[in-house]
Amino acid sequence: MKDAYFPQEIEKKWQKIWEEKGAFKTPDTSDKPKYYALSMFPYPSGKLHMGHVRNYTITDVIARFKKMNGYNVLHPMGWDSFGLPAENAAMKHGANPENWTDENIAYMTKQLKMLGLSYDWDREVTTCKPDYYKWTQWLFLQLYKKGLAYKKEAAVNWCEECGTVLANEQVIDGKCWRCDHIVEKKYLSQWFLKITDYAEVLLEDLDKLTGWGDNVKTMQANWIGKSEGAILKFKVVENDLEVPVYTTRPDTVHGITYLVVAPEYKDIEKLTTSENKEAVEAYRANARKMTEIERLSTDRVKTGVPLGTHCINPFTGEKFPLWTADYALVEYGTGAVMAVPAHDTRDFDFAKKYNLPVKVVIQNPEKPSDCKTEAYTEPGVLINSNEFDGMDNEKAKKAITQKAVDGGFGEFKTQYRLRDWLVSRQRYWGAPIPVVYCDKCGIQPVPEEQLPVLLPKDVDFSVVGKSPITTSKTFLNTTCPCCGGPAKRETDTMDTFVCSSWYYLRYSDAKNDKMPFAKDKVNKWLPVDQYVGGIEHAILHLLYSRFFTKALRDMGLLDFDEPFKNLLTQGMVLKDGSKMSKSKGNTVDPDEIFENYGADTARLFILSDSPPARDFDWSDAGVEGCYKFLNRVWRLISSNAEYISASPFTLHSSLKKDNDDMVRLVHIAIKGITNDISNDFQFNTVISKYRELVNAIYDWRGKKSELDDEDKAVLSFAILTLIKLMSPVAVHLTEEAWHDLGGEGSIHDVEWPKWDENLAKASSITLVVQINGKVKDKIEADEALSEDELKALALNSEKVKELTAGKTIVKTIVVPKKLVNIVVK
RNA sequence: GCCCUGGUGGCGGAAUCGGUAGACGCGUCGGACUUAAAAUCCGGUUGGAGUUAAAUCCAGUGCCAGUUCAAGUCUGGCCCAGGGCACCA
Repeated sequence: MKDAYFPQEIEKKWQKIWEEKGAFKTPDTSDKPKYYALSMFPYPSGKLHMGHVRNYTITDVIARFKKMNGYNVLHPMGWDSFGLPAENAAMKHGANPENWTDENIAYMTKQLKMLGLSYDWDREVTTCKPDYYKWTQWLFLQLYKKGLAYKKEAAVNWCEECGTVLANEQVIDGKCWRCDHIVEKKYLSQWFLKITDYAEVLLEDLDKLTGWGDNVKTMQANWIGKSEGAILKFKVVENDLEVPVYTTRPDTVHGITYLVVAPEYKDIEKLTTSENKEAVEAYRANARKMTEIERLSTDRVKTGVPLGTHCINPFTGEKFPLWTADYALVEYGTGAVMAVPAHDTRDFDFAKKYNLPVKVVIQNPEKPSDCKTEAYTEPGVLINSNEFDGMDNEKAKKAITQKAVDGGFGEFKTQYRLRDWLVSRQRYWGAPIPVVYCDKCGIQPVPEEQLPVLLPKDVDFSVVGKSPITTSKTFLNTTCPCCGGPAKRETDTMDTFVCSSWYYLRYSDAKNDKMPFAKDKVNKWLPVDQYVGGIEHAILHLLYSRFFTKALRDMGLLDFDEPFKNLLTQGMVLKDGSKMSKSKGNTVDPDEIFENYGADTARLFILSDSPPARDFDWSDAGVEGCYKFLNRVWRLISSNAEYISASPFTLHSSLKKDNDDMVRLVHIAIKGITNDISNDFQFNTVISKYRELVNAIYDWRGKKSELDDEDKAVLSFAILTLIKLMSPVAVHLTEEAWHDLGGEGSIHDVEWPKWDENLAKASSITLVVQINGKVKDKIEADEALSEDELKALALNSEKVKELTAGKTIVKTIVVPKKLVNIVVK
């Protein structure tokens, strides 16, 4: 074994051998239980960044640990390779998105291999390849047949910078998720997936996801935004129309003093009197001009104009005016709101501004409020509400809605904030939506046997203001599958999030050319046992994937209802306190780390300083420290190589004291490391335990000038166990050491070490002696001592005698094997 | 405004059930080796008091109360930071 550690040499050597041997191929059939470890697949942007390194290292260590513990592990990788950056790069460099993407994939694949990741590359999926997107299209057609994909004209989010529409989930604070450009509303005919059909079950099943963090689950729950209330209908005085409103506060219905409809409300013109027409039109025109951000700003002063018409409150017979105001949103509920200024802060502000009456109908009997200065929104008891007076307001919600139901002017209603998922994009680099338009037959799905609908190659990427795909001369015109007449192809492509909503299923059967995946295989491997990725997908990808899984289950394509059993959302990689980014210039190139220190150092460091879920601050000194540690490990092994035997050996039951202590430390390390990995993947403490064990072996070894047979056996046991324990992290170093010491096969095929519970503790205990709860003494004691003996031992301590002299011992608490607390007065 | 997560030395962070607060590392200070440096090895490093040196004592896990023999850990009430949602009726 070489004296010095040359990571670059070792790493290249073993990567080549593993690849040639197919070391990480996963058989579909095995006696072992399955384990599916998955990282969120990357967008092939060009080069790996440290966030990727962190993500993939975490999953790789999990996969290797599970494999050593007897599982048949599926650990695949692929590419989320459709999307706008490829198209932008093509426009900028005159290249073509496909070549740009292929080159990036090739480079990043090389980097992933340099990191020593244990992927089964035979299962690689690339979403922009026809053998994959054929099935994305096929799944779209199945959704279409089920009525879950539909086209409709709607107010949609438009990003001028990206030249395409966006899903609600892709609008962050009124801006485009990708380019930060302000998002506008446009009326366009677009394709949607009916995720709202699954709103309730997507919400309910969050409870099943015990392996997910509460942060992600609440984010999803908030996004789905369930609320329970009622639809109440109000007759218009001036004509025979009715205005329905959605409310969660039917208990306040007797306090209505006006009613608001959104400026875009469908019947608004019919609800406007001729005298008010001009003012209303002006108000609506102004609302149209405002951006979403302006309109949704909560600190803006509320404005509105009266329509001139009135409604009747069926509960009181009172007549109240109709207004339009932009604080009512057309897309939520019915687009109309009953206003109760006394019990809603927004209505209150509005009523104060326009001098509308405030009528109190809920009161806290202990502290009645007259609602002169602010709305009372707390629970209470009804007043001024006829037969409901004195009723608790929660009870009244039901009772009043029931009265509306009985009277035919209302109903119970559950409302969700979640909207249908807009999936069409006016871009080239995506999976074409497989439909054609025929003048005679209308929208026609492309027959399944004609899939895939291939992306055309004859396109001009330099066009502005329209999708490059529309410049193709070969793509647009086709024949109608129904009548055989001339027809036009859909030129929109699918949101990349459609492609990524099912890729984890494809890994189970990546080469299937008859189906997206075989049912038995997908049922065998799924759900994913451990999914690892960034928190930024808490809503987008994770919600869409859950929806896809449920929809596919309802189509009978698979038999489980949640795709990801356990989810680990890893923190960001920071440098100097902020997220690594090109614009800030605080990035670290993984290639440089591989070159200067090797992949094992990179892997060790990225796991070492913070628990996986927390943000990780990159420091050059930290990398250096990890590199030094691996050198220290290497020296420990190489300088003792001549005494180490990889052949099986037995440790006698009665060892010399120092050898017994050493063996115990090894067992303690096995137990601690195993538990730390099993319990939430606390790799940072795993690594501190590697260091403790290495330090302990050095100490033990440093006290011996010559080694007898027993010493050699203990040394072999300690070193070989260390190598096994470190093998999931320092994958190359441990393989080289294992090989040099004469170990059989690959270190990555050996069994994970087991500990003996009797040995995984020190030979004696340290008895902590407290007086009134404060530590006063520590005594080495035999573990076998009884409670009484421990008590006697503590009371005999010189310190205790001194400190209790002249005082009364009130009582003594003994915690077996640990502690004695003496309470004195 | 509502929801989630977190708050421990100079820094990253440890601390199964309530039972030795600060593991391990970074940084730093001192020492060994060396002509010198690097590398390596050894030791100190929460604050304060104390001592020639020690021993030793006191305080201490965001703040204020509480439960307990015992609280970083449990309960109640706050404060701060990060993230999510938000004129959603």
